Amino acid sequence: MKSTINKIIASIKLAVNESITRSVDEGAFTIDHMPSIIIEVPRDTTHGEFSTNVAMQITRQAKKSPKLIGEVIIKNIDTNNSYIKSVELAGPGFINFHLNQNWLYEVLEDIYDLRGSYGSSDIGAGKKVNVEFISANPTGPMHMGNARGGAIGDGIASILQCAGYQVSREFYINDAGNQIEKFGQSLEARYLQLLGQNIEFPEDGYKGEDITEHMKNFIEEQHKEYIDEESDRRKKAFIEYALNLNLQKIKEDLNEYGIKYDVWFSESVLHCQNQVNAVIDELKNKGYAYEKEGAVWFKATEFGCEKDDVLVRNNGIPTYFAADIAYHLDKLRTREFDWSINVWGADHHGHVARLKGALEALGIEPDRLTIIIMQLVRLTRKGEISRMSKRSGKMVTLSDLIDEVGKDAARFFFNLRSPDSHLDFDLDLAMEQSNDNPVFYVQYAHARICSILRQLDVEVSFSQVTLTLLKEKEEILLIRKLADLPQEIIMAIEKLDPSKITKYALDLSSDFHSFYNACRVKLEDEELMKSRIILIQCTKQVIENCLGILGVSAPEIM
RNA sequence: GCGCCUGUAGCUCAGUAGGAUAGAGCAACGGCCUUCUAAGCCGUGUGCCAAAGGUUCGAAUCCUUUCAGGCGCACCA
Repeated sequence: MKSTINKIIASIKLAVNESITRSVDEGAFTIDHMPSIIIEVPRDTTHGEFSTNVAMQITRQAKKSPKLIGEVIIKNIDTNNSYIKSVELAGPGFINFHLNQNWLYEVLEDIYDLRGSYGSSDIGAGKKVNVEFISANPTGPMHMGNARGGAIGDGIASILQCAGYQVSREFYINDAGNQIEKFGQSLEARYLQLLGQNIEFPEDGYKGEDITEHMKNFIEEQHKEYIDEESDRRKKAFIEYALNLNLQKIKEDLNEYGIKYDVWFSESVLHCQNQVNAVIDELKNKGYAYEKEGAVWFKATEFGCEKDDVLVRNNGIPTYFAADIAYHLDKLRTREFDWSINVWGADHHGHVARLKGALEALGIEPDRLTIIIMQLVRLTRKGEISRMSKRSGKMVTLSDLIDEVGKDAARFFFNLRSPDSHLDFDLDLAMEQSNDNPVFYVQYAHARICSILRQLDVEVSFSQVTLTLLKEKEEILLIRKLADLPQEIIMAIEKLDPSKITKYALDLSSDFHSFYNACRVKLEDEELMKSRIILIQCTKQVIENCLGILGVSAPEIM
């Protein structure tokens, strides 16, 4: 799966490394240690295809000027049997490499051979990774924050798969605890109100329409037989009824959204199987938990937190925190995932340190857990900020969004920016002018290619083309961009940021559209035409690979 | 008050683990369809990189302080 660009970068690195060694041996300069040689792509193409700043990096330890060091490195570099055409010293001490263009044509061969796996690598070495995302409360429909988390989480999972990780996508169902109790109270109040009783609605209950809707349907289906039932049993029945429906709806919506989970993990199972109590006991036994004022506390301060946290309330009910520790222990110890990645909204970031602390207390290396903190989505409508809260009732749901702008636009849009950036989602723009969405720009490139291929309808095999005919500026730029994908994916993994892929897809599409306007594929000259067919087939493949990662479809006709 | 995230063109954002002249999209203006999809292409300009110090060959990027916005700091999740 080693791609041409990676091979070239590695070979340049090696050549530079050997040259430095040789220079030191002949006494041109001295170094304490070999620096890590970084090969980068200069922004300005007149600076060559690749460059390195290594001469500047070692000025300090060598105590010679960057220019002098650079000259020696260039003198001693062995460029035989490589793609390197020439090497030059430029600017403050950059060493620039100009390559024979032949390597670009090999890139096309890579894509042609590797197809869907072009861009993949094996750096993940089969490590087991659990990616948990969305995990929306099943007390109501999913909101825009869940939508963003879904796009980011699924994207991260896909990138990791490309890099050879063994990925499991997981949804944690919070079907236990306080908010479920609130959910039950809210349902009960609406039920009784619907049946004419003058009941006060819980102050911090769920005020959404969906709660009333559930109870309306429930009354129609089950009549009014719960009116005289004891409250606890009644709430239990309501919760079971509504939770199932909500969960079903969540699954349907996510299916529409193009997200497939491997595991739906239920919080209540942790309680039933006594895992929550077990983890609390373990913390107690290890001396990291203590009792105070009738509650059980975790000594989070011993792990760098500002204060300790409650594991068991003084009413004997464990907190969400305790369950979360048990859950992550289940992932990392019981189920033996090498790495656990969670995507959380910024409103949960305060929870990160203490969870990692708890894992450390239990003897789990905290670095095995990575939390991606995603900044919140802010909705604007006609310039006004509309708050989104499940309890306030009025909100835009994921399924509204899919209905209005479509899954492709939504998923692309949410991965247009890095998780770190605050996202203003302009509803008017998204819902009224969805044609402005950049996703169409990429899809259109794909559809255009499909259209050309459909009309030409020529079978071309690699052996019958002369790729060196592809030498127009736009052709070279396009191939150069195609060559970048493997590096882009590695970058996306290092940052755990799928938006890198989105941006790459936009850049690639732009290079394709430029090519399209400058060069025709359908030509009298059959040789050139066949070469260009290969070029656009490769472009089509790479667009598909990118859109596949993002969970966006690649239509053949638009 | 403390912690995390953010501050780059009129707007929305990139800026590749410190590099060469700071980039895109939108918006504005001008061009390009008798030939493969004009949801496209080509061209025109815009910056006290929030502010001030510091680190070094070199800073939008790293450190310190200040300012502004978002989010946290529950026996809620």
